[in-house]
Amino acid sequence: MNPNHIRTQFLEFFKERKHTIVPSAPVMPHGDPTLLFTNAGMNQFKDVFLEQGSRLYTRAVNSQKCIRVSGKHNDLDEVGYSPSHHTFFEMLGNWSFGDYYKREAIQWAWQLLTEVWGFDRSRLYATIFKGDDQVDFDEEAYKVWREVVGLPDSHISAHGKKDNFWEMGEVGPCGPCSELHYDFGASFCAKSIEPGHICSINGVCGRFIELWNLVFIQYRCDESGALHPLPRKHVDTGAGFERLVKALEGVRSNYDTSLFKPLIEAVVDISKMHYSPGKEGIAHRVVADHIRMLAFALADGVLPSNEGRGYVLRRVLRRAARYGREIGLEAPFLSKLVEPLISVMGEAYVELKARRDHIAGVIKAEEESFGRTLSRGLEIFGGIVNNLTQEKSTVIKGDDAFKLYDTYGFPLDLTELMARERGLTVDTARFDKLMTEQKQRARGESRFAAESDEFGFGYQTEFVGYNDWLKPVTAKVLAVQTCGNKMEIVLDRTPFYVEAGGQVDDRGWLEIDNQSLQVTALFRRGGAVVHQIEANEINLQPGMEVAANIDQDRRRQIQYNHTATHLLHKALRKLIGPHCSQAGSLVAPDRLRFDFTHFEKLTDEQIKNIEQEVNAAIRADYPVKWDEMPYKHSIDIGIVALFGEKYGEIVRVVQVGADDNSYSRELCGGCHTSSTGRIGLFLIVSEEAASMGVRRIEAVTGETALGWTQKEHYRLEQIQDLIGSRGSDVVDKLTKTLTEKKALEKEVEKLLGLWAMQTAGELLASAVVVNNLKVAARLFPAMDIERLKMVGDAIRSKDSRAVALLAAPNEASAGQLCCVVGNALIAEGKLKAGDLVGKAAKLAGGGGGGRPHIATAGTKTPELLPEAVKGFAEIVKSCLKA
RNA sequence: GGGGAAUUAGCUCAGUUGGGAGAGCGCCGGCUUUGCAAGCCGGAGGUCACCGGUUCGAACCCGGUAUUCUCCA
Repeated sequence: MNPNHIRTQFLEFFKERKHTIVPSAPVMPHGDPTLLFTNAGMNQFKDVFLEQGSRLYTRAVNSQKCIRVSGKHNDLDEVGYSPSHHTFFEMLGNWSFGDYYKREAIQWAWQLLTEVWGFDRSRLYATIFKGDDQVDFDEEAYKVWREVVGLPDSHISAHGKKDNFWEMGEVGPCGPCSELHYDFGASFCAKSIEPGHICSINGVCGRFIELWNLVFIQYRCDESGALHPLPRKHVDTGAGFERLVKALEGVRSNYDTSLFKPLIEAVVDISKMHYSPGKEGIAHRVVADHIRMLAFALADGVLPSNEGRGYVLRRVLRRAARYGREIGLEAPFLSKLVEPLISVMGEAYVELKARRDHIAGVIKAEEESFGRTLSRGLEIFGGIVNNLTQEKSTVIKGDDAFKLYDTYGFPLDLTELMARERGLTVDTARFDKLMTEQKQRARGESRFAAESDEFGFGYQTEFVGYNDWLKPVTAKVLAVQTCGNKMEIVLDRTPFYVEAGGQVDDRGWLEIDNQSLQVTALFRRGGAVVHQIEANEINLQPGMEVAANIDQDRRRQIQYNHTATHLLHKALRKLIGPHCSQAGSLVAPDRLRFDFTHFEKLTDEQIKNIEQEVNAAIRADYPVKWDEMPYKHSIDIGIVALFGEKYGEIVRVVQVGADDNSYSRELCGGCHTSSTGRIGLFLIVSEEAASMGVRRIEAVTGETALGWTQKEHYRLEQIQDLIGSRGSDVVDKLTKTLTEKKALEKEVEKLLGLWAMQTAGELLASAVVVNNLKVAARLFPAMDIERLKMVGDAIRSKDSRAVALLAAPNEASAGQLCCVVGNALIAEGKLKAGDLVGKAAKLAGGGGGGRPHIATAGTKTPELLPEAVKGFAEIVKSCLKA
């Protein structure tokens, strides 16, 4: 059975029952810092269950892309070994928000399974909540199973909180749940050889598998653990798609389904290694699983990085690469699996198709980077082994193994493998201890950061700043909180924009009681906006009125930059290509920054063309307007949504240009100017790589752009004046000047060389002969230490039995000395320039040292330099005696 | 958020108590050689990531910043 067909059947079944088909939220959740990845179908409806948000519909159905690799649900180590754990999976769900309840939910699930998909009724089992001291036995669900569905008692079982009670967290919505289990048959039991084993529902032998979980949300749990009935009851259901396909196709493992088979076959094809469902196939399965997670995460805009989501992505990629090595895949190979994946999933998830080049490109680059990490690790491993052979030890220290892992990312299992190949062992006990310490450190240090503020949640603030920002806005205080010398205020309406979509916060002030108070920070808490001010004994109570004003000039600049960002986005897609999609954006008053997916550096020509395109759109003076419309409608009329961005049902569309022939249309919640002409001027000031496969453009507009060109022009004039090229070509003139400078420097070097040779000759001629060697010393007029060294080198090259001290004051009020010793004298071992210069410098009140053949020293009392020169011969003599 | 590292020529990197900025590869030129990833000689190419401090003197020591790698959360 085609998985795409199964998915469609699910969605259509509930659509026929008045459910709205909701697209999957991206795997990268927005606005939920507690979550690295979307890990359950309910994530995108969380606000509804928390009574903080609402939807236009009360019935929904979706297939949600989920990733589980970290946090509470960490199955990463199971993947490949177990037939059913995945880093990426799809969760089918139907939802009731205060609409239908247990009866319909149970009935429909049963109908779909038995009537549409033809599951054998005799192999389906239901579980219900058996009740405890707080909550009663779920009589209601039992009755539906027993009387409406007609399931015999032998197929209904009651279980405790662990299996049949669902909670969002310690505090919050919760309720009993009822599950549907499927009997795969006795042959699926993995424990049949164990004496006395009986297969059971919720058992671990693999025979009975939960197919569908129906959650009935009817309580709210408060801080004390007490449950309160909810005014609106909800239904939240979840059916793991991969399992369902497995059951429908009647195969033993998720990897045998048509969701994974093409991927496994592709791995076989690339590696030329046969696949086996047993141990030998672990690597195939790991690779087939991980490529799904990688591709979907990349498609939704996650990028490899060294922290957060990006780091998880990187780790999964490396795990895949490592298992690939076990079946002989060393060169970058993962990117070759992107196309096979698209042929399985591309139909249901068009983002894979749309960003196929980006996905494959980033994967390939990351694999190459991992290759570099490994080879660096190999080098360091080699060094460690060398030391061991010298120490005649056969145990690699835990500290070394840990450093390899912790600092250089070299996996422990690889260290162990390579150690075994060389007859060595690894002190893993010590490694584990260091690892535990590292974990404790990280946990201990992060405790303080976890503090979160709940103030503001539950209130609603209307944002009126799209239109009402040129005059004070009268607003009612909904809530006030004092913390230290600051006050936090929630208003019912506000002109203040809180950072979102890259556009930064507004600044401004609140007028309270005839005082103007600067707003120092803004926070979004659910649907509320919290305004923070410096409080000085203000009497402020809920219900009072204040006037809110934003800094208009600053906002105006922000609006120019935001509209210009849209023009830039449009210009990129038009001139560079439709693959340029937004990967990040900053809209500040003084500049804008735009990240977009593109693989190579833009040429100067391309940048020039983009600037021209944007400025042409500015001069065209297009009107800018915005409208609200249902999300679906916006997609129907062809407005580009950003992948990886989550939108509500009602979206704002910002349009540049007239209705019948618009220049650009984007989904955007930000603030814009009323016509493009006001932007005035647009200039790109830099273009650089932001990360792998992503370029970053920074640009300025309006006054800032004008100031920028004026400054640049002024600087050019300064340069022209400096090099005397007003009216002629600066570049020609400068090129000529630099060439001349180079020639002159060469000439000076040559002359200095001659001078050094000549000076060296004079010094040697006037040298004192002591014990068959020549001693020379001289005080030079002020000069650079480099020149003293030149003379020293000349002496060494002329006479290998000479020793000399050269001293000179420099421009600063200091002096320096240089001592050289000829090679023959060094060979005899009696004289070292480092020692000599130290003693000589001491006479001049300084210190120094260096190598045997040449050494330097300095002093802060240059007037004593003559003493050092005078005493040098004596120093040499005393050194010879020693 | 917390640890550990790295940053030196176009590339890969060395530079050991602080005392002359180097190697290999690549590039340019010459010679040699009837071909191949050949040989010899010569040359260009550096704000030692950035900012501050200690010192007579810093690629090196100390503090800070940026970027990258890496582990933990």
